[in-house]
Order: sequence, then C-alpha cells, then structure tokens
Amino acid sequence: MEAMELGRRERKKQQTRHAISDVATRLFLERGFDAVTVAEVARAADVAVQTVFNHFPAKEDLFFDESGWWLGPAQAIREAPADADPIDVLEEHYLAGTRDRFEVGHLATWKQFVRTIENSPALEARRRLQAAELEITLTAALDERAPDHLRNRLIAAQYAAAQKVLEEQLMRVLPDHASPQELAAAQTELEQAVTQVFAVLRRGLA
Amino acid sequence: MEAMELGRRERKKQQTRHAISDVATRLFLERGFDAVTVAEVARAADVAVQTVFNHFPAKEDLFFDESGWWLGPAQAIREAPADADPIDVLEEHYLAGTRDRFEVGHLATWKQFVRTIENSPALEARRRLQAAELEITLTAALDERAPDHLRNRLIAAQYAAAQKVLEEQLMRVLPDHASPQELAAAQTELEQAVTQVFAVLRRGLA
DNA sequence: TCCAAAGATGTAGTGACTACATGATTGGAA
DNA sequence: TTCCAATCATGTAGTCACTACATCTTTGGA
Repeated sequence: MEAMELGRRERKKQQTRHAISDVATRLFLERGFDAVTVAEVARAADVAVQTVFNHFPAKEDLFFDESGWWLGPAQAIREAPADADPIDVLEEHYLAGTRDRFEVGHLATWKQFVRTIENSPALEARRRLQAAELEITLTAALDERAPDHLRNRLIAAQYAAAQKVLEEQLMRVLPDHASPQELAAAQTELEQAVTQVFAVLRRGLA
Repeated sequence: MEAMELGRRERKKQQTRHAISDVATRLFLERGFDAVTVAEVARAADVAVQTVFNHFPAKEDLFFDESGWWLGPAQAIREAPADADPIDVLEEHYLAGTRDRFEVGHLATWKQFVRTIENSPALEARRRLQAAELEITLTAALDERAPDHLRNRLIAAQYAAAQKVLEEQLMRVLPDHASPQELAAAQTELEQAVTQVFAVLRRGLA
C-alpha cells in the first residue's frame, strides 16, 4: 500500500466520504444541524447509516470535517524562531487567518457556518471543545520553549479568549450582504480590534 | 400558594428531588458519571425514570444541581461601588471563593467533584457551557457600568480564562490527602498564583 | 485465478430524552 | 366534610445518536 498513488479502493473510500460530507454540510446549512438526522444524511447520500458512522465517529464530525484550525497556533509557535515573542507570533498568526478569510471571498460562507453553529447547542459544545484543545496544544508548544508553565498556560488561555472575543466582534461588525466598501470597512474595524486586544495581552504579559 | 411556608405537596416534591439528587451524586462519585445510567439512579432512588426527568431536564443536572457559581462574578460586579476597578472586584470575589473552599474543609469533596468531571466528557462539556454563561452574564454586568463593549467582553473572557487556569493550578498543587501543613502550603501557593494571574490582567487592561 | 483484507451493509440493542395518557395525592372551595 | 381541579408520579411508546457484531461485496495482490 503506497502513500502517494492511492488505489481504486482508497479512492472510492475518499469518494464516499466526501459525498457524505458534502451532502451533510448542505443539509445542515439549509435546515440547521439539529433538524437533520444522521439517517437523513445517509439516505440523501445513498449509503447505509452504518457507513456514515464508519467515516465519521459522531454527527458533529460531519460538520467540522477535518478543518483542524485549532492546531494552528501551536504549530505557529513551533515554527517561529526561538527568540520571537510568543504574543507577536500569535498575533501575526491570527492576522494571517483573518486576511485569508477576507481575501478569498470565503467570508459569506464562513458567516453562514458560524450562524449554523450558533443555532445548535451541540455544535457550540463542539466548538468549545476545539478551543480547549487549542489551549492544550498551545500550552504544550509554549512549554517547549520556556519553562514557566503557569505563564504559558495563561498565555494559551488568553489567546483562546482573544480569539473568541474577536470572532464575536467580526460577526457583529460584518453585514449580511456586504458590498466591497462595507467589507473593507469591516476588515479595518476588525483589524483595529485585533490590535487592541493583542495590545492588552502584550502589556499584561510584558 | 405562599412563598414562605410550603405545603405538604411542595415539601414532598422537594424531598423527592433531594432524594434523587443525593443518590445520583453518590453513584456518580462512586462509579463515574458515564458508568451510571439514569435508569439506575431512578431505581436506586426508588422512583420512576420519568420522575427523574420531571425534576432534572438532563442527566448532567443531576450532578450540577443548582450550584450556580457561574453567576457570582456578574453579581459581584453589580454589588460593587460604581467607581471600583472591575479587576479588583473580580480578584476579591475569586479570592473569597478560594478562602471559602479552603476553610470549611470542603476541599476534599471539591477535588473529588473535579476528578469526576475530568473523567467525563459530558460533564466537561457542561462545565464549559457554565463558563460561557459566566462570560455572558459578566459582560452584561460590565456593560451596565461602562459603555466599551469590546473591552468589557475581553475582561469577562480574561476572567474566565484566569479562573480556568487557576482551577487547574489548584488541582496540580493540591495533594490527594493533605495534612494541615500541606494544605496551608497549597493555599499560599495558590494565592500567589492568583495574585500573579490577576496582576497580568490588571496590567493589560490598565 | 483466487484468497484475504477492507469497506459497505444489515440487525439488534443501549441509553438519553420526549410526548402523552393515566393514576394518585392534595390544597382549597363549596 | 365533601369534592373538584391542579399537580405530581408513573407507564407506554417512540425518536435519535451511537455501538457491537455478523455478513456481504469489492478489490489488491500473491
């Protein structure tokens, strides 16, 4: 079994997985996460319910399919030069993510995603779990470069707090159907908030 | 229907509720939250499964029975004088809670509680939900006294972060069967950590 | 060509939770 | 005191996510 060229079997497996994931995402965005049953997803994707659970251990995994954004900050810290200020690294990482979201035009999709999450207690719980994992992995990454565990834990928790606050801010600032001008204004406003929030962290941890 | 003197009916209802809650708590602490079914709780309390759900909307409510600790910070802010520094108020509130825990000897029970939570994904999720509610109510309380919403939201998120970090620290610092000396040492160490963490918040938000 | 592994499927079951109908108790009005 | 209506406890039936397990089908490779 080679890693590069996948055989027909593996290709079919990925194909099935993507079919399920696509159908599920569409249904969830259309009707809300809680209003769609796994059985419906299976039926819409024309597979057995068991097949769905073979690929996705829980219903929430159909929605959060391998995005893995919550591992980014830890990775950014590991890839940064040893003498860099962690807060600088984290702010730059966050800003890079923000720019990405504004550039590709994924913003409308993103907002719809967040809306769907906000309408589902189960998805909100899962997002909180992801944030907790972010804190754990980020703390571990910080522990590798400095010994002060309590401080590192606090940095990680504060980064997670900042991200949460800024995401809410973006939702608040972003109009539903934004014109290019509105979008640029929102981006400016958001970046100011980012600067402001990270300034608080930097000053506190100085 | 008077508020003070409860009739026999209401008394019996509370009695049933407490019986269920007590039995449930004991079972959960003994065998872990996930290893006990609601049906077992009902059987042990000698009531119908339906009766359990009449009093407690979800299984987790059997464990977190009306503690309501997560509303404390918002209340502390509302009760504080208008010119007091929010961080001072919150630090004092947190320290008061810490002192309570160390004084009454509830610490062993508390640690067992936290252990049980840590062994159950469902309980951890519920605790995160409580923390989220804390942030919302605290933000609302802060908004009542100062208009800068982003700042208030950040304060609330940072308080929640601090509390999370400090609770972990307490679990780390606290021996399983602490002698009075060990306990005093742990308290000192914890209070130093509290001072340190809140100093970071204060400096950042100055 | 054919076998063994891996994926897809089907069946049966568990556990939390809901809807609903019914039975039992009790507080209060007549 | 009697009796009705509200309220609480109960039982039944069902939904939904999820698991265990047996079976069937496909496919990669000997």
